[in-house]
Amino acid sequence: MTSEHSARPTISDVAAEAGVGRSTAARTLGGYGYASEEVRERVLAAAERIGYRANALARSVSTGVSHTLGLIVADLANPFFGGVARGISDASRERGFDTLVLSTHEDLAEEVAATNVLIDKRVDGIIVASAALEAGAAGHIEQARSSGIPVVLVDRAVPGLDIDAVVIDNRAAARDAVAHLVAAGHRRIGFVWGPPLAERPRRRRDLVGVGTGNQWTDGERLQGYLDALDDEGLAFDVELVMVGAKTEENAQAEVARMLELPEPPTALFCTENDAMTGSLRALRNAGSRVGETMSLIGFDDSSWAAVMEPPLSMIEQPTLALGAKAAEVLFATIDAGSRGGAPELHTLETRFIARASVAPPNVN
Amino acid sequence: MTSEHSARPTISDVAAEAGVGRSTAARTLGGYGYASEEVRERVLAAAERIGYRANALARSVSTGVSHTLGLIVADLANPFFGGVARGISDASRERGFDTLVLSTHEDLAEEVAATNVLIDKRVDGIIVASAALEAGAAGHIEQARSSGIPVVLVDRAVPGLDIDAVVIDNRAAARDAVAHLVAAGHRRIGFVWGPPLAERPRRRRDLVGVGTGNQWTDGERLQGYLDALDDEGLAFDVELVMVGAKTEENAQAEVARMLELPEPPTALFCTENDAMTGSLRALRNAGSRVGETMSLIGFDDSSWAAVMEPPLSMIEQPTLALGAKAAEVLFATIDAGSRGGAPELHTLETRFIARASVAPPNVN
DNA sequence: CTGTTAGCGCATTCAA
DNA sequence: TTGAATGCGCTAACAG
Repeated sequence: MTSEHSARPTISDVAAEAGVGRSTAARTLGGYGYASEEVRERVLAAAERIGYRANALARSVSTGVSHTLGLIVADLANPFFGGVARGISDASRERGFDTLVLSTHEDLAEEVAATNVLIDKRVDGIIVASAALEAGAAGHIEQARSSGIPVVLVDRAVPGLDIDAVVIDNRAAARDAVAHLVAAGHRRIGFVWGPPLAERPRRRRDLVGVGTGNQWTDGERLQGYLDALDDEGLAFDVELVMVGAKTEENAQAEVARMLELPEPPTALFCTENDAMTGSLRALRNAGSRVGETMSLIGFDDSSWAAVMEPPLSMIEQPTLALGAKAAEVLFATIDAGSRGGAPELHTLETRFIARASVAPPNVN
Repeated sequence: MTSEHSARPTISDVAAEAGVGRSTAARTLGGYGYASEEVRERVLAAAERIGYRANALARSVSTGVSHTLGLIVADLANPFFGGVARGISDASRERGFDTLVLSTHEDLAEEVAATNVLIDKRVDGIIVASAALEAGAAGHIEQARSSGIPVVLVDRAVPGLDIDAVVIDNRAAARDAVAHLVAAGHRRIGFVWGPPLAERPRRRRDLVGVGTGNQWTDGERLQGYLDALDDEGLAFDVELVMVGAKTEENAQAEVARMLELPEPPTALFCTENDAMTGSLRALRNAGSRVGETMSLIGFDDSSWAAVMEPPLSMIEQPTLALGAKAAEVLFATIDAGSRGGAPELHTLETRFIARASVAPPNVN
């Protein structure tokens, strides 16, 4: 463990090179404490000369601050999380913070492990889109906080967990979207994708609680769908709700099934992009024409949605803004010294983008 | 700076709690050196009891290993980089490494800053999709290496820089795609998007060198386009190459322009998704029908491309694999002790997905 | 097997 | 203003 030839120069090296004491060098290099102008210049020159770069790790051990944030999401390859990550990254970089990003593949055990990694690496704050459905499953989050690490939830608030969260109102967004369909004259509206239902519910009552009481985005969107039916006095039909695996294939299969119903839906509300593409495949196979025999609304606008024929009506989520806001809230907590009043739920606005995929039901 | 009440327990605390010396506790907790079974259990129990978690930062200062990788990309919100990041993240997590991700917005100055941050935080390796066009502009990368940090390039190899790189063969992929169009009978093929050309080239010679000698993806794709024309003995027409800003709007404008030509293109090769959506907008406005009056091939397959009407032929990039491979190469270098033979260029396969957007030119 | 003693690189107090 | 001395939490030779 002797210093190797390619060893990076330390403060001691700079001090020697400049002919001053370690602490003096440390002070000017660290930007704290006093130092005469002359000495300062000498030290800076020496540092430059030997290519000195402060060891941020050693500094962190000493100060207790790492200038690093932790981000835990299900999947970085998902454009939604990519946007959130970018928003966080941009906002934190302005404050000289960097971000350690961990993917959990929607697995709670991996999320717990990720949290421990971040605690071990002494990040100054954590932003997490948790897979925990209830406070009881969020012990790792409580643990991080009790370790003194501020935490902010993003995208998904965990019910019962008193922590700041930055989300969108999935329920309201879904309700509005479905209301749009109803306003266009639709009475039978299919719900594609949603909280994983192992088997087909027998009646509406079976759905109560699925999305209630938690902010799990799927559940919220289902509740919004139900809200809209209630608002408009429409009957709920279990046959119009997708069940089973959340895959594009199953979405396609479920929509195909709905199209075979005695009274098929005249419109579909898709809660994710894969639900939308699966639906489109089923519609194409069945010869159903979007915007004519079938109206469509999807979630998460994409540049592709606008160039579809016809263009698809979509709900746009402010991904960058979600990340930026989460970072802002986190920094506020950090600045406040690990405590800043009662936890708040910050709700960002979604935007409904009306395009030609919604039309009056085709009665032929 | 006295230890606060919520101070996290250290090895000393565990040692005290277990009634053993610090080093003994350290050895069992750190998983190195000897310790009797009895003592080991006592220490582990004590650690568990007081909620001890090792300070990874302190450990890193001591060992010189941070178990952290650095990733530098232009934009995490770009699904391509999101996929690469996910691939790296998954591969490195298996080895107990985490990833610090920095976005540079395609700005070289930001990239230099990002590199310095990673050097300062003592990452064990860096993977970068550099914005540097030549070795001369990659001093920061050389600096990282001379600091003893292994570096692997991903997506873009920097010409003249002797460093391992993991890329796809953009030139060959583009050539193949254009060859497909030629095989279908097309003679006038538009090139949408590409290396930023300030003004319209007057003749083909003006394009020589634009993509040659560097692996800048745009340039490579343009060269592949030219290769295909040569292979097939087709004439090059400057009017069929897009110029100006790389935005969806400009792509739309440029395609609109091409459609007004005396001899408009019968097919378009789009090098990015925004180029494709811009093209589609222009085609729709002009009443041109994809797969009939206009054939199309794009880059970066998406689930959307398959559900377009007609489905679009696309070149698929193995984003996850690019990341995984880059991590693999990086770890090999790390394991080899910062040196492992001559730098290699690892080229991953792209896949051409033939769909209905390519058809024989419509002669009407 | 165990504890003592040094470091790692930087921050910070305090006397000079 | 400066430098010596100590500490942060951990690793790691080294004796016992």
